[in-house]
Parts: sequence; structure tokens; C-alpha cells
Amino acid sequence: MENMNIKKLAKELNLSVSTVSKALHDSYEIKAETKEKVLALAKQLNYQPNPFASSLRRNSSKTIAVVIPEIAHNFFSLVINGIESIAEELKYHVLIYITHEIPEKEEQIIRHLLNGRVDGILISSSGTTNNNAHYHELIQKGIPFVFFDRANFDIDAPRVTTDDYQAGFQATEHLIKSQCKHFAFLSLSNQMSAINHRKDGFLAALNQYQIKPSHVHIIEAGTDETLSFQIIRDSLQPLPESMGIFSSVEKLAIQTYHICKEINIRIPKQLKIISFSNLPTAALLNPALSTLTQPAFSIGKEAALLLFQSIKNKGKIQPITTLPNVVLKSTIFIRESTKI
Amino acid sequence: MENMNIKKLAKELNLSVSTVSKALHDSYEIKAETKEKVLALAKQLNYQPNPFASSLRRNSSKTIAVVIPEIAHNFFSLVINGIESIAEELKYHVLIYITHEIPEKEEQIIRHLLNGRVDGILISSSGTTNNNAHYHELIQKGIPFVFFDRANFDIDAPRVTTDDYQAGFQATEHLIKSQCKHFAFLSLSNQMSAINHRKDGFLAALNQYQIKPSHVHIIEAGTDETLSFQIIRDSLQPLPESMGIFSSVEKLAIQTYHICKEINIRIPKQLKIISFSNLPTAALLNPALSTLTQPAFSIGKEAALLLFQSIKNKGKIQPITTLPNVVLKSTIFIRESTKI
DNA sequence: TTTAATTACGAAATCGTTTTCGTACTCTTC
DNA sequence: GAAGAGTACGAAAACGATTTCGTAATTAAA
Repeated sequence: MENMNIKKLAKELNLSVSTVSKALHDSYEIKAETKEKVLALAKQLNYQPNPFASSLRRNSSKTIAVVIPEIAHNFFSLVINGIESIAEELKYHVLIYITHEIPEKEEQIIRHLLNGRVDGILISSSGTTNNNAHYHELIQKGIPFVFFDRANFDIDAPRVTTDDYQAGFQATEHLIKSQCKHFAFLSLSNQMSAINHRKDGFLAALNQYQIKPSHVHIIEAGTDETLSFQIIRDSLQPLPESMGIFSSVEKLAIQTYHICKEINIRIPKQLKIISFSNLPTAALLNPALSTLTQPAFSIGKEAALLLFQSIKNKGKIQPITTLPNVVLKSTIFIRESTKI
Repeated sequence: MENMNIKKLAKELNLSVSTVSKALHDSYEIKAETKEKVLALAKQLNYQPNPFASSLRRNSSKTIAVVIPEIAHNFFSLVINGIESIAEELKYHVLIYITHEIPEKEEQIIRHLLNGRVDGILISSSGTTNNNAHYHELIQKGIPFVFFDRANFDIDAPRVTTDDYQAGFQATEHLIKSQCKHFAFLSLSNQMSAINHRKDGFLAALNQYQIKPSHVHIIEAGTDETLSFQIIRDSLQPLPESMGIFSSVEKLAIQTYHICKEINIRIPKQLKIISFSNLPTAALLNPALSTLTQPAFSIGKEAALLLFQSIKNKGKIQPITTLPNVVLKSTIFIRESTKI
């Protein structure tokens, strides 16, 4: 009585295990009357099939994994929301793994997922571009995966990204037109696709407006909290005249705000700043932060949809088609932090 | 060659399946030399045991579930971080389920977890106090679970909460001493344990300082975004003199900020506000928001530790001990939003 | 009326592990 | 040198579902 299983159910019904199984799966082999009986007793006894037995036999887990650099971050939380909305609909389960921006951790996680625990993986890479082995292993094992936001462009996998180059260009152009003289790009690392595309847009805009290279600064703050704090602070002392900062991620912009408060730099008078961000409080900051906002929820949804498509098509002959590569648009919000 | 399994491994080694399995588990029955050979080939051929076969046989999944009302919320993200830190250490997998504050959804999720898919569950309840059936089913099935933050106090399960009553009292006392005359409590619902404890603290403080009941307002904003916006706005028009708001959750405080901006209420001059919040930008808001900040990461860690303890003790005779009931302290940060 | 097809079910293999037993073989010990 | 203890392994039975294959019983076709 402890736990219901199909064998007990069958005995109770005076049917064979196979008949019960087929009835539960609405097989054409079983007549309606029997199906009803089976379904009725299953419901009454609260029978739920053992997911492991089922997964073992069918070789599918009804589970996907989401591998992200960090979770306490508005962007990724929203993406997860989007992913969950699709997964829930398709009755898939969602495993979460956090790499804490450590490439080795990502590798280790991915390798642990090679054993069939999941039917597919959604990845926002923490990896450096020169470390691809684990992705190749996924491909070799035939485990579908989709990149979102931070993709590895050397790997043949579907990806969902945003118009990072254009957004970077647009943000920088905005800083230029806001009469900045010096320009800084705040970066986490020079190994992340999305961030590099933003930087490329940044540099292209400066180039187009013929900004002197000596007025262009690239600040690689890194992923370590205290270290990046220091790096940013150091690069703002002394403060170049009419500084315009384009922060590639929200976290660094927030740190910059803290630093400006600490060392009395006034935004937007002395320093203007615009940042990629999904902060719900961007408009409430002092001063309100100009942002480039990614459609995070949609990114999650689209990525999940692509993944489930790959999972469904697995094994089937793929039509020779271009790799799915969804590019969504970010929205720019001009606020006080870049006011002239 | 497609997929490695223990049978192929055994054949390759000229050993039996059972010997290989024992060797991989470092059984005393197997001599060192054999173990080495097995381990070596396993590594070389990149053998990873099938998790479903293993789970099926051992009747344990090495997986826990986290059931939360929402994820795009600093508090819950931080909690997940804490949970993950422990789970990762113990090599457990973490499934995420989001209820979107819908009690029926929570029930459905919990019921889906009765089949053994997870070894334990961490729950921040979205449920109303009068709906306990699904928790009882968990208990009956012997699936360990731990409440965090939002507990159901009618259920005999370990919980990790914060000193909500005291914090509520403290926050309200602070508002009183900041010369507020009218007091409002912003609530999501009157069915959530944590929020009710905060309200009790709020009411106790007002009572102790003999605030007239006519000056005390309870605003139940609900969980629907647009609706709560309206409810809060309506309750601020006309604005009572020297209003002091204690917001039980971050989301409602942010909405209040937006509303104040919209209808030109000046904080802290006309309205003071303090809120439970884990916003990393609280100090950067305009004006900086006074907060009660819960140790979210620690909550996640403690809850996970309790859960793993329950999982480990499962089946063993429990010593007659009081129910684990960890209460952590929130920290109050006085900032501009409650300045006199 | 015989044969073929269809319907409705059951027996048993299977998925890949883990674990219980059984058993050769070696080594003590008196 | 016989009995007992220990060592190192293998055969086979689980775990609980799904699926293949076989087969009685019924119906349809010739």
C-alpha cells in the first residue's frame, strides 16, 4: 500500500501489466470500456507512474537544463521566467545550474549532463571562446542545446541573442550627441560574445564620429565584485572631462553609481552613463538611469521554443536549413543619467 | 559505441557487470588492482552511469525541487543562490517550479512531485492557510520538505523564516519616531504567514504608541500588478497628513515610488516609506529607500541544510525533538525615504 | 463453411543499474 | 590435514515502466 505501481494496479483490475500500461497511454489496442476502468482506478488510487522507470525505458527525461552565469540578476531571472512559461506548457521539468561565471564550472556542469539526465540544455555561456570541447561532446552525444544571450559563435548550435552591435552603436551615438568628450566601455571580459558585440558597436560609433583614440577607454572590470569595484574607481580618478560611460551589464553600472556617490562624481553633470539593464528601478534611481533593455522574457521563450524544436526533431533527418539564429531587439530608454 | 554502459564496460574488461559496479562504488569486495583497472577504463571511455537506472534501483533521485511564487524577484533569486551553493556541494540537482502566486498552481506542482521525482522539496508557499491537503500528501508519502520565508504554520514541517514580527515592529517604531501621523501597511494578501507576522508587528507598535485606529490603514494590494498599482494610487489620494508606509514586500514599495513620481508626492517630505527589500539599488534610489533586508542567501542555505538533514534521516527513527524552526534576523537600513 | 482479418489482451524482454546470494579459492589454525 | 575464515568474483533478481510479439476469440470475406 506504501506506493502505488502499475503491477498493483493491474492486479487490482485483474488485468495484465501491459494492458494497464497501454490503457494509460490510450493505445488503440485497448477497448474503451477497459480504458475507462483503468483510468478510473488509477485516479482513485492516485497512481502516478515512476518517472525513472519511464525515463529509463523511453530514454527521455522530460527535463531540460538551464545553465547560467548567475541568477541574482534581473536579466537571467526574467529569462528563466520565459523558459518556465514554455516548459510548463509542455510539461517539462527545469533544472537550474549556476556557473558563477567560472568557465571550468560550466564545463563540469555540461559534462555531468552528458549522461542523459536532460533532453536538452539552454546555455548562456560563461566560457571563453577558446574552450569548446564540452560543447563538441554535447553535439557528439546528440544532446540538443541552444545558446541565449551569451553564445559561442564557433559552435554550430541555435542561438537567441539581441542586436548587441546596433544597441551598442546607438547607445554610444547617444553619448556622443550628449556632448561627452571621453568615452569608456565597461566590460566584464573580452571573451564574451554579447559583450564583445556591444563593444564593437561602441567602437564603430566612436570611429564614425571620429573620436580620438586617446579619448576612448576600455575598462575590463572582470567578474569579481570587489576587484571590479576597485578597477572602476581607479579608472575614474582622475576623472576625464565630460566622461560618457557605456556599461555592458547592469551590475557594473550599479557599481559605478555607488562609486560616484562615494567619491562625489555628479551624474550626469560630470559623468554620463548608459547601461544594458533590466532593472525595474532604473527610472527611480538618482539620477534615473538611461538603459538599453533586452526583452529578457522573450529571449527565454524563444530559446526554449528552439530547444523543444530541436528535441522534437532529434533523430529525424534535418532539412538543410540555416542554423536558427533569432535576434531580438533591445529598447533604449533615455533618462536623466545621460542628460546634457 | 553510441552510448557507454556498464555492460559494455564489463565485457571490455572481461569482468562481470556486478564486479564492475562494485568496483565503481569502491566496494570492499573488490581488490585494489581490479578497481584501478575498472576506474581507468571507465575514465578512458568516459563512462557515466545512467541516472535513471540508478535512481530507479536505489529509489533516490539526487534531486530536490524548489517551489517559489516568482523568480524575477531579488529575494527569491538570492535564496536560490543559497540553495544552489549547498546542493552543488552535495552533488544534488535542483529543479525550479514557479507558482506565480497561484495556490492551485502550487498544489498541482506539489502533486506532480509525489511520484518520487525528487528526494525533497523547498517551498515558499503561495497557498492560503486553509488549503493544506497537498502538504499532507507529501507527509503521507514520506517526502521531506522545508518551508522558507512563507511557511504554513499548520503543517508540521521544518521552516526557515525571519524575525518578521520584530522587524515589523522595529520598522513601524522607526516611522513613528520619524514623526509620521498616519500609517499604512502594504500587503500582498492576508493569507501569507510572513506578511501577517509583519503586519502583527506593525499593529503592535502602533498600539504600544497609542496611535488612533483611524490613523491606521491596511492596504491589501494583491498580487496582480496593474490592480495593485491602482489600489495603492487610490489609497494615496487624497494623501493623509504625514503618511508613513511600511511595505511588506519590495515590489509594492517600487510601485509606490512610481506612483509618487506620477502624482507628485514627495518622499520623504509628504510620505515616508520603509520596505522589506533585497534591492541592490535601494541606496541609489531617489530618494534612497529605507529597508528591512532579509538574509536571503542564508535563508536558502539554512533551508537546504535542513532539507538534506531530513533526507538523510528519512526512514530512521526520529528522536523526539522539537521541529527545526530556524529564525534569522533581518537588518534595518535607515535611508532618506524615512528622513524627518 | 473455411479462411483471413481484426480485436483485445497477456507473456516476456528490455532499459541500465544495484544488490543479494552463492561459490570457488586461498589462507589460517589446531 | 580438516575445519573455518576470509577474499574476490559472478549469476541472477530486483527496480517499474514500455514495447514487442504472440495468440485466443470474434468478425468479415470468399
